[in-house]
Amino acid sequence: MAQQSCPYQCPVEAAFDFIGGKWKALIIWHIGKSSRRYSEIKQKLPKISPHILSRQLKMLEDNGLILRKQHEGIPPRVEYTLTAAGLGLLPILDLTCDWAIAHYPEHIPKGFFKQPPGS
Amino acid sequence: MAQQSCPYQCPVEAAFDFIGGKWKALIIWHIGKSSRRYSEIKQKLPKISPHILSRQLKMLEDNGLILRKQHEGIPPRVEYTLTAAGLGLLPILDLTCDWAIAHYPEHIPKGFFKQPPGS
DNA sequence: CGGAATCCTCGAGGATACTG
DNA sequence: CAGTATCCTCGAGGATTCCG
Repeated sequence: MAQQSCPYQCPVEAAFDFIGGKWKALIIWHIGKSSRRYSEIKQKLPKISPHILSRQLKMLEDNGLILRKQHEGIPPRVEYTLTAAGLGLLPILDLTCDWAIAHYPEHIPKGFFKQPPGS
Repeated sequence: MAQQSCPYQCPVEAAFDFIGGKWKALIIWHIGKSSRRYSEIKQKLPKISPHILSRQLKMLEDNGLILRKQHEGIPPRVEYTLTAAGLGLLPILDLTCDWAIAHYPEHIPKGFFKQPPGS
């Protein structure tokens, strides 16, 4: 058998390896409980480049956080939804959102209103 | 007045800027509700280099997540504790830990037992 | 003991152009 | 529409040495 490849000392370390980085948590958050197309996610994250979004989605898929469903036809149509693991993250991201609002109000964009996760 | 420098579209983005990266969440987690010396944290994180630990602690202090208390004397003695913001993160990290254990049991080190946060 | 100073690696993230 | 293909930047993280 190959190595278990468990370089983590602590579950928190593993978790941040899966959802850390600049975009992954945001993508999970924006998919929420719904189904999102590539271009919908792109619109919500205007600053991400297509290449990076594509790569992040691939990583999330490989790590079992999202599902990619491709509908054949012209034009192409791809839908992303969260897996059970991804859905399990939503309450945590929700709390994280509350935490940031509570402790760093000056870093919250003006006029930001929190929508229930998975709107 | 200088720019507000609020480059975040969403509180989750801000939060991950503060606690993202390879070490910050782990450091918060290991300080917990107690007071930890530099060398205690270093022992819990054997793979971090002194320089990096120092820099991460500085960032956490600058972002208002931890407090640094220096006791003068020889030998030097520095204690780190969490601020209110840092403490507010503990329940979230606790849930994150549970989440990883639930969904990625194969990435959890054998024999890992979760201690109540802030042990 | 708890760092600081210096230098370096490496890969996440990005810009741009192109395509089935 | 939903990506690939190339090439590039830049800074987090690291190794090593030195210090009050």
